[in-house]
Amino acid sequence: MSEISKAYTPSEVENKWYAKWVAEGCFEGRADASKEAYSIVIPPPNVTGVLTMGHVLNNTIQDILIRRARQMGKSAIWIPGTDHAGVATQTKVEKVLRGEGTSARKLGREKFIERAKDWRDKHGGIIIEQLKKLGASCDWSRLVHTLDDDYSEAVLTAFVKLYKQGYIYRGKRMVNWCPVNLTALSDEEVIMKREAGKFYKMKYEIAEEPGKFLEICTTRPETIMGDTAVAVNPDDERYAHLIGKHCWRPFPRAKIEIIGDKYVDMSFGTGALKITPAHDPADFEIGQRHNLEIIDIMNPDATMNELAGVDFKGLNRDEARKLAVQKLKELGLLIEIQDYEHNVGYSERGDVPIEPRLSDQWFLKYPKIEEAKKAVETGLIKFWPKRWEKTYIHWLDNIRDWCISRQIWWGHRIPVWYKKGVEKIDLNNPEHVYVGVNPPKDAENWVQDEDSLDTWASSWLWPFATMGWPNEDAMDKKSLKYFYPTSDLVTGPDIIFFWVARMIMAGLEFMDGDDAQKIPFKNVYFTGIIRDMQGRKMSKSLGNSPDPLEIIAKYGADGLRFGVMNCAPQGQDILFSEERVQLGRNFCNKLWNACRFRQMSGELSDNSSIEKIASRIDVSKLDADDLAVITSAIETSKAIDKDYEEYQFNSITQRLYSFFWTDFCDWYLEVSKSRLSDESAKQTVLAVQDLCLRAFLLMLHPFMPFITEELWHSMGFGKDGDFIQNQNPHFEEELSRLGIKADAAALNTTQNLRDFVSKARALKAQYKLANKRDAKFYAAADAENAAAILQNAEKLKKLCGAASIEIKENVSDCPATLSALGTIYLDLSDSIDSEAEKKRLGKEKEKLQGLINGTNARLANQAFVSKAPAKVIEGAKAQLAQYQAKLAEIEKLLSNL
RNA sequence: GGGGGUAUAGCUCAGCUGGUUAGAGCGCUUGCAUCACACGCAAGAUGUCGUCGGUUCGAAUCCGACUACUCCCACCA
Repeated sequence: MSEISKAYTPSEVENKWYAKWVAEGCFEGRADASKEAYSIVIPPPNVTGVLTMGHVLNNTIQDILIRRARQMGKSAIWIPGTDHAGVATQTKVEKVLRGEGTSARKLGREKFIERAKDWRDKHGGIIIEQLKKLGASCDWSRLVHTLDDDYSEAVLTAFVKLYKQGYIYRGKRMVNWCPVNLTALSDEEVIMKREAGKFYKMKYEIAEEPGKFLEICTTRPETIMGDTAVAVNPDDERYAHLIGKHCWRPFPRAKIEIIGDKYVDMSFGTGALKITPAHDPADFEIGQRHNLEIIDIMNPDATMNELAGVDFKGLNRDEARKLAVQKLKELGLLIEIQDYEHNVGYSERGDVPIEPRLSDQWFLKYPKIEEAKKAVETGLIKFWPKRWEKTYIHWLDNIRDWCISRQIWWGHRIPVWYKKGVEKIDLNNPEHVYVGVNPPKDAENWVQDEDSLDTWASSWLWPFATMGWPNEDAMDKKSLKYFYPTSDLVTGPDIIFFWVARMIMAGLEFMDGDDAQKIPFKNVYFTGIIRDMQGRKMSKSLGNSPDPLEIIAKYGADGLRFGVMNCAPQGQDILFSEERVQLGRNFCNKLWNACRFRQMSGELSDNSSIEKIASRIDVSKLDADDLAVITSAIETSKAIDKDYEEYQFNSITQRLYSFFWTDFCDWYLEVSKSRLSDESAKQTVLAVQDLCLRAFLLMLHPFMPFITEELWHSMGFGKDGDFIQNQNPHFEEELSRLGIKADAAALNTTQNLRDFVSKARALKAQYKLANKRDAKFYAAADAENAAAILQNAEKLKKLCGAASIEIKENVSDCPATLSALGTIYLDLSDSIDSEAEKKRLGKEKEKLQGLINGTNARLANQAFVSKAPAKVIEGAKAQLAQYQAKLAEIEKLLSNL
């Protein structure tokens, strides 16, 4: 056992224990049939990312759950890993290459991937080290990366299986195209932004009726060059006669048909819609219905191509829009421009408006949609908070095929090969197409598809691909049967579609057994989003995103963890500031000093078990305060059990805080001070302190793993070579067996003593005597209360700063106050300020009178008396009697003045 | 357009299934270097519980409407 320094310095302690935990294999999960399995897979962070406050919240919760599971005797594993973050990483590496005056294209695919791997290996893995700083107790021996060979095998296997079953197909479709990253995106990767734009009203001349015009509205005049029709609603009396006729597209000047289509909303705009099948999803569909020509006027980077005409060629979308408007003006075709707010889809990564684009892509028709809905609806998978179920179901109800191909190189290359030399590839002809996890045997005769898979099309397999799937040996070695399905998933609701829903479908599709065995997890805890104190999302550009590592350096990981958890109610966004962490840091310090105080109060004896500690207790020496603090610890333990079941983490921190700070330190340790000088009680008191500290360290451990481990050992609770993480946090049963039980009466007595002390101190403060250590008090109390006062006289005197507390009736000329143990009088040698005293007591009297009136009114209310439960009525009556007694006392005091 | 969420002390939030005087942390006021802790101790001040209705003997709590902020989903050009 070591000397404890005055202020807690986290960094040494944290580094020391983390290294030890890892060295001793504390975090390694092993299949153990005699134990209940508990498993979590980490939401894999971007391999080249750095730790954000979001990660801190997320991973602290996971660490709390996994540590608690270990304490509860489960065989627990937390599987860590990272994902390759296709588009994000590709973009970063390309930027580096540009700096070197080269490009991905110039390097070619092979060399580019080499460079990307180098870059990943150099900059990757930082976040893993940062998670360790936070205390994350992942099984690092099982670190997984989505581009690992065996993980890649899982990804390709899934692709092949789905392809063979017809879930995956290739097709030319309208997709979301990112003109910056030059790749297709899924619908989920498009962020809709409200944007102030313009609504342009223009007119096209009707070819068959020269001089007559059709008015059309658009937000995108730069697509005029791709128009191949104008549509009106066939029921629209204004325009029905025009259907089948033509109008003049102004540039490049051409005759285009006026068609009728029910899609057109007669009440919107002018009721006439220009149709650009190549650049708008709705227009594309209309085009399909009417066999319209498709004119793609843009290059992949969304600049105009030659089909847009010589004036436009090479212009970007903004420039093209300006030019188009100018041309309309010159031609006298522009009627007006209105301000218009509308939604524009942005590329998540590129942060530019996406361009609807027709291209050949791979799509996945989701498997097991109905089963995925059912799993959540029937409670096989539980969402916390429950309300996210609605969002989940709604998405599944409206699900559309997933565009899984990306035109980038960093990722899993699509495992499809096309026969060389075939002029027109028929996707249904096995002579033309090969799909397999491994390349075809005569690879030289085939050419592999250039695209790679969406990163989410690899991470949706995470819960089982991290456990060896699809390789039987690996699955055995990694104990998939034992650890799958995982127990809890902790993630942000922002990836409920990207990840959570898809994992559920993947589990149901690829795993064996009944649905309860196939689902990837049993509970999903959705965290809130961490924001700054103004409620803004944390972002690099705002500079409002604190660096968790700096915070850890300043306050310690335990402080950060506690601070974050303390302000993270279930499912609510979190407004974070450093002050939160100060609370946690201060709490560490308080705990540290309480243990220090314990060590200074007396030699530590054998603390190695509850039984050993309890054996030092002389039951006859236990007083109300001892029993009360033990009772409070037991109640706290029971309450947090329930909180864990409901994932109420902030409630747990609040209970722990209030038990330790208020009940244990502010009261029990203070009370102990006077009893420690009583040799006959000393050993008992110290043993009770040890019991409480032991229980508290155990309860706190999942939230503050480092300091609790340190103190667990320095207080002698643990032996060398064992760890607090394996100690059961429950102590009430064993205590009960040893004859120490929760005691409600003791709790009540202590409440009264606390009230007495607080009131006595207030009385002193009123007379500016807060520092007087030898005040004289009198107490007027009934027999029972008088006995309590006398019994606890020593500690009351110490805590009140009193030389004496005498039981005395009918005291006059003394300022007085009411307490739970009767009236307290402060003996003033100086004459008292009777005016001030009258005023003070008068105020109190008024308050009491108000309460009495209120209670009287209630009791006089026939409806109340006849309808309220008897218990409530009795309570009100007892309350009234108390108020009245107090009032009488006050009146007596007033008349004595 | 559809669906969530939030509104309680100066600030950030607890307050679950309705029942004594609505709580915590920070901040504020006053006092304190008392031998665990000033990252501390003690005593205090501060609330039309968003607005309006309803249910009830009784509402911060349940129901409805409204207002404000906020998030998600949705191809009206």
